[in-house]
Amino acid sequence: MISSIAELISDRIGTMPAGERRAAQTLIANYPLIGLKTVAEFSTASGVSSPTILRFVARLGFQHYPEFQSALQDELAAQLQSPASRTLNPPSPNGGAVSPLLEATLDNLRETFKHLSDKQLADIAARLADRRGKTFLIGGRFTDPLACYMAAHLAIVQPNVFHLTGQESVWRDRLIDMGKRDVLVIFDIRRYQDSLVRFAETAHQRGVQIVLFTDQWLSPIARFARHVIAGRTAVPSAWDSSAALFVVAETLIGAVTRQLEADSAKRIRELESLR
Amino acid sequence: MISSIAELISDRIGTMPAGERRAAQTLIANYPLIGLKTVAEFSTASGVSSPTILRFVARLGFQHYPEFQSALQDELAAQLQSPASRTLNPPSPNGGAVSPLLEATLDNLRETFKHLSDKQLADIAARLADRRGKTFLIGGRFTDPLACYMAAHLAIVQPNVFHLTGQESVWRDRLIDMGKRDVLVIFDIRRYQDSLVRFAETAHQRGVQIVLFTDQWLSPIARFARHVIAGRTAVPSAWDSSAALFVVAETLIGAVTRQLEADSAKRIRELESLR
DNA sequence: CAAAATACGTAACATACGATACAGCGCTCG
DNA sequence: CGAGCGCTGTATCGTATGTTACGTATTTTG
Repeated sequence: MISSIAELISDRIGTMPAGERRAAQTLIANYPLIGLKTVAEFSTASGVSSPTILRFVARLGFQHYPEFQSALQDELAAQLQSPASRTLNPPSPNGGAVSPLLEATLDNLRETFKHLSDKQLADIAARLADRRGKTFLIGGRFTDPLACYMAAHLAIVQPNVFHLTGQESVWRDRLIDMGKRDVLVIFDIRRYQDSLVRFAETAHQRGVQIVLFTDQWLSPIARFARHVIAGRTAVPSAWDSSAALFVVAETLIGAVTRQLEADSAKRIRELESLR
Repeated sequence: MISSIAELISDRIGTMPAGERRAAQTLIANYPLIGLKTVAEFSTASGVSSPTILRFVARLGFQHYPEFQSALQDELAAQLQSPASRTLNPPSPNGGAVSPLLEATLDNLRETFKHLSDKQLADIAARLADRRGKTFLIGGRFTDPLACYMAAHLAIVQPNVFHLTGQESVWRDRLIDMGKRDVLVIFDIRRYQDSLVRFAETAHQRGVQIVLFTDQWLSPIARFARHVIAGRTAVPSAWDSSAALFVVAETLIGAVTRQLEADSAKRIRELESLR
């Protein structure tokens, strides 16, 4: 049963030629407002010609463009009349195969943040924003991209941010640059990597402050860490999910940026002018 | 301060003549959809003539009727973009500073998946699981870690997965290895990178199938993409959030793994023994 | 109560919008 | 490699839509 136009589109998008598919994609991306504008606006937004738009709506089964618009409006009207139906629809209305994973991820996010106090996040953010020391980031096999993501953002708002990458021997040698005022952010989830544990231990001995992102079973690095963020990772999939850790990372990035606002604004302007 | 047109109306409805007041009342009653229809429909619904409708919108301060409609659409767009404000949910029950970002992220996830059909995901997963061709992944400044994350997983369950990294000239030269049977996964959100667009264009010309992860405003690469995944990125932070795209990526990773289950299990055992 | 001013609708007009015919192009298949 | 098909954009056309002028009705004021 197809109830909404959005479903109708995603149902037939596979059978569409390239141009109409582009129209479909822009409509889905800006659903449904682009469809309420004129054919000309819709077409330029999609980067196709107006006849293609008309062929697109014809393929959806509408006789005229206005008829298509009316359908969209009716749908919108139904949505606006009962806002409750929108909020309370998590019981997977589409019942598809992806929903379980989405539901699990949403739960993971909520659970993760429930066990995470504002104060803890504020403390970590303050530590990361402290510009007297350097910040190093590193991750494991699957989590190093998270370290990379975080480093990319932090490096913009403050100096002395380093993502440790490449060969183990290379980043291990960087230990020599680390001291008491420095922060080491480590991402490590199962199966925990020995190399990272050893690295963390040595860093700890040198007085480096360690911020650990790990799963709920806690990497052995937690022994040495000053701050531990335990994210839920269980999802109905062959792999663990790092989504919760990802969102915590984004939260911290936001907090650090806000904290450095005054300085970072100036810094960002400087960076812009360097382009 | 008057922010919405509805407020503007209730502000001035007292100074309006009878006919225009009827127009105002029917608009409020069916807000805002009546205003998006034609003047004729609006007028018959209100029981007045079309010039009265036009005088009504003129009194609200709009030069033309289309201008009035655009304003309504913009308002609707703002509402639909941030479901948090629309739903009457208690503004962060625990009142923490992190909650807004978490709430926004949860909304983004839900919205993103709402516009994503199971079929579309299944199509993409099938394409990625097709082992007759190679799979290349690349991302922009902030999204390359996502490409990296996805590549790390996909490379385990199947051969011929390559994360394009390093210098632009290096990965651009890899175009020579790409053909019709290959898939190129690109992550690109604002501000879209020219280099990626050019890369996508040439790849497209060579017949490479492009799977694009982008934001709701669609990277120009959408022109060349076979499949487009539009994720919500808006959060109350200085940065855009890639969390929605991250979860979609995890979903696809899971789907591909399930699809290749039989083969990948053997492959994973082999990998284990190589350690 | 009368006269003027305001409000409203009918009807004619112009514009801009959707629809269509046609030609060029790329792609597929023999 | 060539012929055929299908997709796409340009240019044109008809029409629905917003707009305006004007006359009538209604209310307001002296």
